[in-house]
Amino acid sequence: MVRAPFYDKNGLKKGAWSVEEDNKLRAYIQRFGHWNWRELPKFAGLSRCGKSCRLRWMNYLRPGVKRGNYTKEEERIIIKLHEELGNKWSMIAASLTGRTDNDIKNHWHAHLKKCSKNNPTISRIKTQSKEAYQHDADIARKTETDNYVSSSPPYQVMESSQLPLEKSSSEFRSLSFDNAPLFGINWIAEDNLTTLETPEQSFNDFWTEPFIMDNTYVQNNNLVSLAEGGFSTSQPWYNEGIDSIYKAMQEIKNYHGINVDPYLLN
DNA sequence: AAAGACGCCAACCGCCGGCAC
DNA sequence: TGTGCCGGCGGTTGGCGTCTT
Repeated sequence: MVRAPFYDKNGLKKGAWSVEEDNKLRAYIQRFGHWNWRELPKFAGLSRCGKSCRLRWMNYLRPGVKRGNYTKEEERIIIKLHEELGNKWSMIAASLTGRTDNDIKNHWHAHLKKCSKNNPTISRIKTQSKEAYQHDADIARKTETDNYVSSSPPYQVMESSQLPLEKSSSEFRSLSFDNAPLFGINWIAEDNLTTLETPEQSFNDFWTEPFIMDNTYVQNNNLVSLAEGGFSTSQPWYNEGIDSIYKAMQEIKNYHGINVDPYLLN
């Protein structure tokens, strides 16, 4: 289904992502946010380019991402918006909660494109879409003042269970590298980055348990390293921005009274 | 049962716009 | 104003799974 993993001439890994890589990326972004995609893989302990990390996060690991199982309503919206916008997949995705541009693009080429030419059902959907659009717009206007979600585009397909995720996502996005490791960040319980719970469980815990400092993150009274192997001063990227990490760890130590792994601070 | 064709989708690639300097 | 960096976008590809012959 996906490209076999391989390393390019720069030593960067390409192709399919392993579970271990997913866990490293997820764990890092959950803690520190994506402050700089280009630098992120170095600090997360990944041999990937920043673009690859960003794509993996946005299309697969990001909280609230839905994949497959398109509803008729979603397909109707995609068809309608494609009529209006063309191949503006990101704009179409913005109107469908939890759907990514890549996923919508794939779904269009795999299912809707050909169906829109031949399938009478889709044709019927098309003819209905004008009425439905008007109906949706009316509903959107009606509920616009009720809650923040209704400020989304009129095509929004709502799932109540996702609302907190969406809100949290925007909040989460605002985290910066400078403040994230310090105060008010969620610290997910993790005994081992490579043996995380399922993404769903992980994200549910993450987003529904705000502002919890979980001490299981601290093992043997020491902070575990970010990724397996942790930071090493021998690594060539160590000095690039490591001051920020050093300061952050010092803050953690001072504020929480945690002994930070000397391996990290030496 | 085997082989070729096709479908599907995760991931890559190149380009573009915004921004800082 | 020019240049470089970065994030984001859309087109394309690789390859596994399924279908067809």
